[in-house]
Amino acid sequence: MDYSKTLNLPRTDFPMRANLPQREPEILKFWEENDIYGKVQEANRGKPKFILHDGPPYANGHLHLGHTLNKILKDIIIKYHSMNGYDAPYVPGWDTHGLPIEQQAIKNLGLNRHAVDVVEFRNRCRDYALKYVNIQREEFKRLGVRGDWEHPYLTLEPEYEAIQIGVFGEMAKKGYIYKGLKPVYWCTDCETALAEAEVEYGEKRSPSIYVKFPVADARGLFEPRGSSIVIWTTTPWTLPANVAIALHPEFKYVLIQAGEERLLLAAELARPVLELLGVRDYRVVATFTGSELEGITCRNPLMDRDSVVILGEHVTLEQGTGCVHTAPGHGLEDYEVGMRYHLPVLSPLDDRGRFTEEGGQFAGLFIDEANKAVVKELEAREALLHFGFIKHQYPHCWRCKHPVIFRATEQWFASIEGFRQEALEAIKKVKWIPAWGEDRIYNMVADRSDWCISRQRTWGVPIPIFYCASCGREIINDATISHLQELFREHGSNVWFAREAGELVPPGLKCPECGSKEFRKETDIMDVWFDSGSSHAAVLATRPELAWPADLYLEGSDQHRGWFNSSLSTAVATRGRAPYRQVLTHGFLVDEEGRKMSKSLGNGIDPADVIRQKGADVLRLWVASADYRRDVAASENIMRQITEAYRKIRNTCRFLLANLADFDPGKDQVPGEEMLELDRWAMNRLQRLIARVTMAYDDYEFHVVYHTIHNFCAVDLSAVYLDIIKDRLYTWPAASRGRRSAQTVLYETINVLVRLLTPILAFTTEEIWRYLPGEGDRPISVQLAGWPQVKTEFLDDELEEKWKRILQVRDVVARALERARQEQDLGNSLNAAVHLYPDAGMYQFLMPIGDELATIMIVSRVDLHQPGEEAPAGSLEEPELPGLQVYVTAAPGQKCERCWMVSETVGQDTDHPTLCRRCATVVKEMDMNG
RNA sequence: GGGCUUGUAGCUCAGCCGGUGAGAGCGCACGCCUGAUAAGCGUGAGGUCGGUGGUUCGAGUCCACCCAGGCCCA
Repeated sequence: MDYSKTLNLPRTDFPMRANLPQREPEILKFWEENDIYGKVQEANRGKPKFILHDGPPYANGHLHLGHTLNKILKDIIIKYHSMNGYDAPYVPGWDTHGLPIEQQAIKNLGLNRHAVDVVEFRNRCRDYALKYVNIQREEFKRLGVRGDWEHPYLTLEPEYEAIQIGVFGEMAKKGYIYKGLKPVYWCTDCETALAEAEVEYGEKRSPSIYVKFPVADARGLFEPRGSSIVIWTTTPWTLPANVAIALHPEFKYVLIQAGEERLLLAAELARPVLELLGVRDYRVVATFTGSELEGITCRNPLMDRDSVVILGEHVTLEQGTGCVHTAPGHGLEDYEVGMRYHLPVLSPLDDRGRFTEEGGQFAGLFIDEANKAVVKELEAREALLHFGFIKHQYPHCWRCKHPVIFRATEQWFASIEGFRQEALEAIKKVKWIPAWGEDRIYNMVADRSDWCISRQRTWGVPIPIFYCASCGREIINDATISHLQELFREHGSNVWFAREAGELVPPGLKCPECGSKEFRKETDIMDVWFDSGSSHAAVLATRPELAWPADLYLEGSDQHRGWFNSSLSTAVATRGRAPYRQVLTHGFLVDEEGRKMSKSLGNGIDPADVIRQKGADVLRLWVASADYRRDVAASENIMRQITEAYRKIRNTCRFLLANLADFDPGKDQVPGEEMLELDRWAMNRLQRLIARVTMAYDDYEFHVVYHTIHNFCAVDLSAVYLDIIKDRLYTWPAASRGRRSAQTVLYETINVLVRLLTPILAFTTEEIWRYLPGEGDRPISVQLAGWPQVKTEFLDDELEEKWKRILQVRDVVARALERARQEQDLGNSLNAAVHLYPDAGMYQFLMPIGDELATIMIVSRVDLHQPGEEAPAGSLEEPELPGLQVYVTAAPGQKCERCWMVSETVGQDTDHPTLCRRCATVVKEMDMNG
């Protein structure tokens, strides 16, 4: 007879092979067709809100692994909260304006943007952005990210733009918006401002001159007459705009006596410079630190103007004299340092790079001409110490390839100074995770200069300011803003470009200065950081399902400078507080060596490849497995390891399902007090799992979730509990109390696991959900299931301790069995009898366990000897568990054909001569029951 | 160069306020099983806790410096 037919073997259709690349799209379709996002929102209506506000990715290109990390983390948080008591809507967004899209549109059009109609060009930009919104939307969905994908927020939407200019208007009203001068890259050939991304560095031959700035007032440190500070520059034409000389506060500077005159320059550079200048006889007459020299004034050798000595950390000793010619109108660093000293920003050039009247004697000259004229004039005034040429890297226009210049232009600024203290206070009220994020953004806000928000560009939200056509007065007020908001809502910001100023101003507008009714409009657009920085107002404050402020922002740590910062600025300026309660940051992607992912290193991982080969759930498990607060490593190897872990979890779940094939939870569940002790131990472990995992989710520590669950599956379940109860599940009568007791645990366990895993393994848990035993009164999706609660009645410290010790004994036995296998060809542990030689204490501990010991050790027999009995030679004793010696022999008797245990009772039953007594009884019962 | 930050076994992570010989899981090696089977079980080998110096009776855990990374600036 084939007794295996009398066993209750595992049975399930739940596939062992996940085949995620095929299965996931089907599940995706199920979610969409059944509007699971909508159903979850519906189900959670009225619960406390948990608002995670999505930082908008830039709508350009396909997703990379960084997007994947970010969006999956958000999805895990959203799904956890929506299962555990919150209404957690998720409205994804996109950043859709800005230069990169503009550049792509130009490229696609193959056109000069100045040659196309502005509105037409902007439409092309919009089309391009929307194309990538759609592409990325599908890619995000494929990751299993749940959200309101049909109604995302886009920074190009009319409603968004209308609110954004409202934010701008609000800030203007408070006096935070002002117009100032700032140097920008400028191409004199194209007559346009260039963004940083539009300049290319290439070699250029430039004049190299050393120039004396005669000291006017040495603040008593030395005799000014006959003394000069020596500067070096490669752009002579910027000297007319010089207003300062920058020294490094900590460098040593020397005053050199050379003949009649004295020259001041950095000590370390004195020798090479003087050699170059051909000065042979000299001596150092005084030494100063840079900071001692602050405030000394020189004369600009070309213009009737002082040049003051200032300090700057940007000064280096790599080239020049350590005394840096500073023209805030012609250099970014000069500008920054100039701001600190409130220096004037001079830039006496027109759009074509020709000196204006402000340029005095150089008026009318182009830059190259001015270079020569300046050198000549310096020579004439005996201020030129040396003249030569050098080749160096210099920025060039990406389109026309001409060298570009820095030119101060009129720009719009948001005054950070105006609300800096408020912003700093607001930062302190936010919970930053990790905590160091607070220092990071605090220092940035404390140090940052005013925010230049204007761009000389086309694809963006216009700066909504009018100018009086006759007196030039700037006009922005509640009336103009609300009128424009209406127009923007109706037509989008294109209206600004499509219409003349007169058609954009509110009816009856008059210049408050001169009463004129003729206007011009501003042509600059806003920095895209102002777009996304307004999202709290445009999205959180407008959508009924959301709330202001958000509970959480979650982005990479680069956004301390970016979105967290711009959002903070607009929110503090308009509402006096941060738009978020908590800010969580993740690190960046690196390879196994910790190096950043880059094309040149060739160490990148494409999420599309992982999805195609292994499935999105593997990607999701990878995200969960990493401590994302630091940099996150990804590699083929790591993905392979994650796949292994996935398989372990999947197979464990499969085994649970397979042993519940005949279990009806409505009828077969066994109450806790009637369970076997081992089963109560398993329930106890399960409750601890719930507690630990839930706490980890609350703390956003998903790697703890991952490790805890994986360990639970691998150790508590697979290696211990499930292995031990197989005999009971397979060989005991199907409906026996003992078997039902175990099945109750399995049922509880799979129900807990599937829920605990849902935020992470979105697809797999949905699949498991369909295989769960019981009637179909379940929600259609596991995402609608509630979070498992700890059943405190199963928490049992005593049991926990007791079994910890039992399992230690089990470990020692396993080692003894292993040794026996090696030495005696033992084979299956069921062939063994284990002899335990305990001391008195251990005997007291083990004795009550009785026959269960053999079950626990998965051997056919355990003989517990009396304390004091001497263990045979060769017994195993482990130092970690004193008081116990273990000896292994072959189990006496015959192998039962049914349960494979070796027993002396095999053969006693005449009807079933190949069975042990226990199995014979079971089989007879089955016969009786038909 | 500046602000912030990371560095524990091949991989992912634990190691609380400094205190017996540094842990887990996976992977790997070897073995068992063939009634979770493209599964399951067991045993074992792997770490100068980035480096150096210091504080301390005692440091992976505190301090200094250095090295190698990362983000943001310059």
